[in-house]
Amino acid sequence: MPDREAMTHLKKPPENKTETEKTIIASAEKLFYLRGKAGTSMQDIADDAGINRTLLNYYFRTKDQLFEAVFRNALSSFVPSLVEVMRSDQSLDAYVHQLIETVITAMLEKPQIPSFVLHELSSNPQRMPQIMREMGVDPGYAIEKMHGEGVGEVFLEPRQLIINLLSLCVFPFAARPVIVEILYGGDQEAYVAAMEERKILLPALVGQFIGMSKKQGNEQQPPTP
Amino acid sequence: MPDREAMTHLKKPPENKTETEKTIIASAEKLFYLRGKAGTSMQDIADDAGINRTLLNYYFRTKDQLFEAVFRNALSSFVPSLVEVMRSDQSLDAYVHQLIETVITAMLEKPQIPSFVLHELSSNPQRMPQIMREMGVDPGYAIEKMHGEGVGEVFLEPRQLIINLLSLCVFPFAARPVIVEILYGGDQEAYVAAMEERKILLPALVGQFIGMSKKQGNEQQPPTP
DNA sequence: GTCTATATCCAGATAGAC
DNA sequence: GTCTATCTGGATATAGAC
Repeated sequence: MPDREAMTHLKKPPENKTETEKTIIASAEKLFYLRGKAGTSMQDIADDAGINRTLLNYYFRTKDQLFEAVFRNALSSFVPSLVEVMRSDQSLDAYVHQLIETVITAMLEKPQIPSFVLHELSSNPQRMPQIMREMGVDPGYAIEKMHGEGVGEVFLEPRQLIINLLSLCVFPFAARPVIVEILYGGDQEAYVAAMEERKILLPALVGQFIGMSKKQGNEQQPPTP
Repeated sequence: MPDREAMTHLKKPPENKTETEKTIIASAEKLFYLRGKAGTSMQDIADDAGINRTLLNYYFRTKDQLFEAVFRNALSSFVPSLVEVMRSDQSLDAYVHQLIETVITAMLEKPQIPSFVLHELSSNPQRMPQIMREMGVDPGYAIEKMHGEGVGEVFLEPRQLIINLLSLCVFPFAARPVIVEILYGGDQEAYVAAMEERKILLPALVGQFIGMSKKQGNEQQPPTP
């Protein structure tokens, strides 16, 4: 039984994965995303991957460790790019624009991630702080950047602005099955097209309610009276 | 073994529930909301309710039926009021305003419902159409009402408008643990206050990006100067 | 209605042969 | 690395006594 404990770290040193290992991860992702950790058995995953169940234990020792690998992987598929956007010192307009683009693009590739992550974090909120620290998320920076941006005549508190941004970007994916069914009559393609459209739609909306970045001293562009 | 099959219907004829039954439902809700159906065992529920495990089977026969009761109950705690708002023939402004108020108020009472419902529906999307029909949800009506509302220079497609509305109202609750932790440093009260604030914040925002109801020709009502 | 006892099954995990 | 066989625990569910 080889020593695989070294893989528990976040940094993936070389890409040491065997084919079997990748097959397992792929099936595990698919099923965990869909039914959650508790709703998926090791047998389910093995069957889906077409391999023997004990191989999962051979490669990942326990279900917990396999899940952890998938979960971390899910987060790292979009958190790092988010962090990068947050750290860049562009104007608020550019920032918002790029954040929307980044998030929607990431979600379109793996649309099941939002509801998966939200569910697993809701059942396990105490894990959040540590994970965020590991991923290098620093909300303070984004909050500072947005401090006191105007919204029409009112002023939008920075955290409310962030909540709005994330809501508009992420929720349509978290609620994908509902939206596809109710609003698009089950037409997946129409749904995807609508999400694509939001990449250009949202910056316009958000731009409107942050009052077109007064702070940056751009040309005043009032929300069309 | 008494005949309890009659309770499987949606209409709750009289309130026939015994005390034990209500205790069970309360614990089941708490745990299902938190950890989902697959993540909760009958034993967990019995322990939380402080009663014998076999009583759950006596009252609800199977875990599936107990879950179904909780799930339907969760939906009916906010869907009917939503349907009512949707069916009323008020102006678009009033409609939006009331929808926001209704949804946020409902969510504040049971903040775990969004992530619970989203997760259970994501694992079981094929159940959606039937449920929606049973609940009397008719998206066509809302879409029609919003047809082609202007958004500044652009025009906002009705479904996009609905998506935005729901995103802004529901997502902050679906992502509650994340938001509480990251944006409010774990301070639950601050979070709740922020959600309350959104009841008056959102109508202003949304009002702005639907161009203040051109169609209804109401008196212009700027968002509190 | 509520309990004890029990039946059945499946999950996760490991040992050991190949 | 991959398989078979096996252990252990926990889960749902029911029978039957009180």
